[in-house]
Amino acid sequence: MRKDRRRGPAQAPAHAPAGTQSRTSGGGPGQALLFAALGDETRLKLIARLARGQPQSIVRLTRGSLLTRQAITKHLRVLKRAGLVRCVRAGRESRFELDPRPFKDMEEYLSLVARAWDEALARLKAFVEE
Amino acid sequence: MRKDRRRGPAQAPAHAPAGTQSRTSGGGPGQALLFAALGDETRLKLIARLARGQPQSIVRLTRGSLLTRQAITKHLRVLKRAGLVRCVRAGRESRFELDPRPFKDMEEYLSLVARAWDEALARLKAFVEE
DNA sequence: TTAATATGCAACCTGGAGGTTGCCTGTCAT
DNA sequence: ATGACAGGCAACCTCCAGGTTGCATATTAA
Repeated sequence: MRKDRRRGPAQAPAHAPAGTQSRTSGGGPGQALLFAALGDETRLKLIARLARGQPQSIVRLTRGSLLTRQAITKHLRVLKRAGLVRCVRAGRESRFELDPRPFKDMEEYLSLVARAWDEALARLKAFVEE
Repeated sequence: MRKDRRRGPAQAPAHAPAGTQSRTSGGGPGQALLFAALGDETRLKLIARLARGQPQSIVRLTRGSLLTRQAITKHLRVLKRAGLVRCVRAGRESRFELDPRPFKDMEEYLSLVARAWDEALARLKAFVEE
């Protein structure tokens, strides 16, 4: 019978009312992809490993991982599609290296959320006290 | 035939060699859960909405969302299990409010990764130049 | 007391994420 | 030229994240 569901004004905004979406840096839809890419243990370990500096080949990254080379490959692909990682072929092997920029974006995003919260809290407090 | 797979020293560390794991704040395994919780558009929107301050009830959060109340409920549950959100019952409705702490944790984690990268880069550069 | 509201719970469906295996193609070293 | 090594592709499998519907249960307002 579909009792629940939306009941607000017509639908969702759907046309982005200019300024509502608090997009960090053109991010918005992309942010979820970024966070999702980090939402996996294996991928986090890969990131940690790549953060140590030297660009690493796939087999290298596979070593000590319990998983198959192909599994690691897929994870790397996810990281690449999210832009967290770059890849350059060198002869027969393709080396992956980390791209620090999206990390700063995420940092900024998180900071914005936290700040919004703090401000809202302060606003509320002020409103109550006076 | 299983040609690939691990070949490194026995297995993965498996006993945490004390100091290798760069855990931000006891995080390590939990971090993935946190990021995963933010790795979904719907959840990000919920977070954005909750960051505006007032604790909101489920139906309230459902309004204007295209999705069903139960869907939203599940998302909220995910956010709660990740610790990004708290919930308190008030009469017949249960209000959700954001918990800023894990956000700062993630921020710190990201900052660590970025810093590690920068340092590694600097180290490499110094090594090359001199 | 009764109807409307706000949730909770459970069963069910579906697509895609995470893994694996097998096979094929470039590259490097002999 | 011929293996060994590093990767890419594709088919396939399993499981669970997202969603839905239906029904049951508190709480509130009349």
